[in-house]
Amino acid sequence: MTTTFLLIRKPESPKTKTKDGTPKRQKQCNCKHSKCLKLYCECFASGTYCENCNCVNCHNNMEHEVSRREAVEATLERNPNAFRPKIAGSPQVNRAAKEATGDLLLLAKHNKSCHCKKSGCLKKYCECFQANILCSENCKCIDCKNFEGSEERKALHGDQATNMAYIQQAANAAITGAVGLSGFISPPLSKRRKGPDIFFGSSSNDLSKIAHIHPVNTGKSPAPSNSSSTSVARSVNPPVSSLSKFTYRSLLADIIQPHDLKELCSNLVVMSREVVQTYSEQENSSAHEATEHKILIATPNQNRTRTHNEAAAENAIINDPDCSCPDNVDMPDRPLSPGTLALMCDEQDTLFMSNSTPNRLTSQGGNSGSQFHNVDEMTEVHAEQEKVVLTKFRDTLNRLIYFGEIKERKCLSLARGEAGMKDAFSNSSINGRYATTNQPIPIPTSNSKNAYSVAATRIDTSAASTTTTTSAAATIVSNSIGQQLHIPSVGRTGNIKPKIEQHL
DNA sequence: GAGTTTGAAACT
DNA sequence: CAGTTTCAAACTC
Repeated sequence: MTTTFLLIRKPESPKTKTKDGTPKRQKQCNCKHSKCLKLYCECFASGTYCENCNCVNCHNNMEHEVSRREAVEATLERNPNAFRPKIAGSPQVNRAAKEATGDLLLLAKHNKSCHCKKSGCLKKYCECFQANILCSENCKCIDCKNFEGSEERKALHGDQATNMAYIQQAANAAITGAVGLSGFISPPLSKRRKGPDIFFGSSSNDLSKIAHIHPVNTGKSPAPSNSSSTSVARSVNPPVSSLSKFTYRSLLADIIQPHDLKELCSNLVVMSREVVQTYSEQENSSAHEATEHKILIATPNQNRTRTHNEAAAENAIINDPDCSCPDNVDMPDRPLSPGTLALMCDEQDTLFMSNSTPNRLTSQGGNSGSQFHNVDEMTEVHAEQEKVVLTKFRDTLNRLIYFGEIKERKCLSLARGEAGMKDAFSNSSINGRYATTNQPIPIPTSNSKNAYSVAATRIDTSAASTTTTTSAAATIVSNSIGQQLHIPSVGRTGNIKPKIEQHL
């Protein structure tokens, strides 16, 4: 079973802080009858062991790993997505802080939906409300008041909170890394709000569009002026009108196109093959010399061109907590169970193994047969392949993060009405921005983390900066990925090269 | 802190 | 898939 087991940090509640404000680890569950082995249990649902909880007869711990594992499998059997975050793109951390400031996150996507009947979706019984998001057309709630324009919701949060929500969302979108290919798909056109496109990708600079980000009245409830009819008990969610809710789009949604991903994958495969090719040629050369000397011993490890610095760099990557876990902001504080970790790794294993097994190395490398004579050589090639692919993939991700941040800035500047920044980012195209603005734009270079500190923090760039310098294979492929993704490559001088093609 | 309400999860 | 039961969190007093 290769089920991916995505884990989320348990939603924090005010209980996560003690009275004196000292951060407390996490909320403890109080389960009594479920043995903490059902989704009723927040700990179990979040994929973490119970720790310092107040539960009774708890089996969600290492001592009961077997039964726990069975429970996980049973749960996944019922619902393969049971352990996936219910709220995509919604940072469930620091809720208390967000509540304090009222900056709700309204645009994140609820992977499921709520079915509230009595709470009006304005109490924490409602999963949407608890996650700081608006109810969606997927919800089956009755008498929902958790929609944009709701007087009741405004009474709770105030209008200012609504505006702040978008600012926060703009900032959050890049940080959460919600690359919009899977989770944040725009609703079908038939359900979409009519009118000019908003926020991303619009050519308009009119700041008034900020006010349209959340169209008033989503159809879930009549406008306040029609409040007389709201007293009539509504059935399940009325059909969403054309003025449906704004649906979150990733800041990167327009940067990454599906074919870009295909091309990226293709290029990674090509790179991988070229590594094999390079080593094969080296091997042939060595073998030829060996033949001349009538030595039929396979080339030893000394033939490896890998330098000490390369190894150190690799270790740095491996050991770098930020690098090894770029999404650690969403990882539970608690130790993950072996089963959980295993499930998390299944997908990765599958991906890597499918493309990097020795058999594939030889069969796909264009040099079938026995160009590698011993296990050490295979290991070297394997490692080199992995290094090249991961390095380039990391570079690509860094660029994506960087451009997400640029977009984020644009959104923030629009939200704040900063005329200067608005002019700087008047063109929705990233390329256009570079071409038209005189504003200093932080340029990411391999040695300047501060230019895009978030990206550098999440994916270490310095560690790998030495990895491509001595690797022939890496050199071969060093030019391909950024162009394939249509992301301006960044030169050593810090200048951003013109983009070949744009998709905005 | 006890009791009630609520809605998700589990079950039928 | 709909209805019912179980469960634990949220809420009220």
